[in-house]
Amino acid sequence: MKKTILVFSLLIFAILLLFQISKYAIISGSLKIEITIGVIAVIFLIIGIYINKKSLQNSKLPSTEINHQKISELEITEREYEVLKGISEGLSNKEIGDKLFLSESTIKTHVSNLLVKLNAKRRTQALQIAKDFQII
Amino acid sequence: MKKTILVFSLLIFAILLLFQISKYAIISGSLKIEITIGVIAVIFLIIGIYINKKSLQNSKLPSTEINHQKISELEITEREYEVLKGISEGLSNKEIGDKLFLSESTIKTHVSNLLVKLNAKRRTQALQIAKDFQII
DNA sequence: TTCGAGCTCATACTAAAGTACCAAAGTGCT
DNA sequence: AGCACTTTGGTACTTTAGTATGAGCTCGAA
Repeated sequence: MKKTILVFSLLIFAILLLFQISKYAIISGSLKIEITIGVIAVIFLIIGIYINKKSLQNSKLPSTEINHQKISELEITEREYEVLKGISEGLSNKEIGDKLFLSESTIKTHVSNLLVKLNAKRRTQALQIAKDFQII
Repeated sequence: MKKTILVFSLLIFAILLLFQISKYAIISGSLKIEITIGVIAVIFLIIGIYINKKSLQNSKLPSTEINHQKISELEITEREYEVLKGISEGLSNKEIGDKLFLSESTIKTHVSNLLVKLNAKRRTQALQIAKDFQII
């Protein structure tokens, strides 16, 4: 907060200085009005963009992209990934099996392999880790 | 894209018009230089903020805010919410108990109540629902 | 064709998770 | 004090999750 006040104080000072310089430069005829206005316009355009960027920086977006490279890095196969998505939807093994037309046994196998690859003890932990890796 | 070109064309036209008006107004002495520059500055500050906001709007952030109102709406108590956070961290009931200095039985009670309140059958489904409600 | 990887499924088991009760203690309100 | 609600914890039970192991199948690379 102290920093913000300091920055704004300096900004206002700089603007006032700019006004005075441009005013006397125009009166003495050494500077065209068009150029002065153009410079002012560009400066404030940049200030506007800067202020807005700063204010939006706090609510930083967590990059919703899926990290496909990480998936192959972890050697997670196609089927395993399907199962992982099922888990993230809150489905039981049985339900995932029904969805993918597989037996519950097969899902259990895939889940077990997933847990090893994600270094997790439970499916909920697998979800948390997968989110960290931006896999889901 | 066509819209962008149109908007920028109109913008440039408006700016040129502004320059001419201000130029002749100053020469005819009916307008002070300070005021002109001030107006230009404010206009471009707003334009800068506007441009930046538009450019960041595409990568819209999914509002990472927690919906506290929804939590009380669902009548989720303080303790239950603590347990929910534990679940979202991928912890087992035992681990949540250790963390909150409670017995596993107590955690089970809280989890059961949570599942009813969130209308979920499993803890993973509870997570998915809680995420939908922006509770976690 | 032999090999490895991936996918499928099964059995048998252990470990968690979840349900349905009950009950005591604390808290806040009237 | 009495009431409603939360929090805590227990027992007994069912269901789901997860492990270990084995086995058959397909497909592409060596």
